[in-house]
Amino acid sequence: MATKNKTAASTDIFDLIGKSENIEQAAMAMQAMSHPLRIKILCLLSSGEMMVQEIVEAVGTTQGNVSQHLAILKASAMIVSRAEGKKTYYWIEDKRVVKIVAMTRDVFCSI
Amino acid sequence: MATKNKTAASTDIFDLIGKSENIEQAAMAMQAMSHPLRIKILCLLSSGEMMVQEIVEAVGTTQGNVSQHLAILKASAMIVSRAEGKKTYYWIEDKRVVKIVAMTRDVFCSI
DNA sequence: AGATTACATTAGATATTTCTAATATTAGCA
DNA sequence: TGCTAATATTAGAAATATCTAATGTAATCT
Repeated sequence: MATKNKTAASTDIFDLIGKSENIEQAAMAMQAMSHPLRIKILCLLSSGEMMVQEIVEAVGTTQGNVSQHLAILKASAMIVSRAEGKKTYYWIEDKRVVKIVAMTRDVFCSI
Repeated sequence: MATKNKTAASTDIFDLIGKSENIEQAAMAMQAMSHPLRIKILCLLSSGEMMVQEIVEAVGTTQGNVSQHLAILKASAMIVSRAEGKKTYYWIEDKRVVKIVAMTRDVFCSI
């Protein structure tokens, strides 16, 4: 095993090893982000809150399907929501979520 | 749509929207990281290269299963490998992969 | 050559995810 | 109150992912 080498940027990655709860939670978060439609929704919400109908129009699928994906993102604390009359607004509270998506894109997208 | 606001840290998240290829690639990368065993492997490899048998001992599953997960990580360019006689060493080339995992843990792991 | 070690691959069973299509709920309006 | 709009939920089919257990392959050793 190599020596530890803590950076200021984030909690040490080594802390994850052996803590199965953390491993599980990290995997679940990744899983929540691992669908094209959900990535698309996160990209849309990176510029601010949106109501469901706006998201439906932007992503091009059914309302029911969008609601399902929003529920998955919300269940993993990726997004939050607020009801206003008949409408529901969704947004990203923690902007680090946007950063994770952006970094992933930087590393893995060639074009 | 809001105004663009480029940061120095990473390519603009807005560039993702509308580029379905990028969306797909980002989702595939997330998917590759979305399994507890694969997160564990990435954590192990964050301290340097390891051969398969070492990984098998560290994660506690069968050799065949580890090879399957290594193949998934490799197929998504998350890790690379080098054969040396009978042994195969795996490692993370791009340390940003480690950063993505660490950030995800920071944001979504409570304990 | 034959045996062993290290790893990769495969097939099939099981579990999970996703979509579709329909229905439920709730708020506001006529 | 009855109707419509906005969203959520559900059930079941189809697709995908995962594990197990077995087998394949290639390098090394005796």
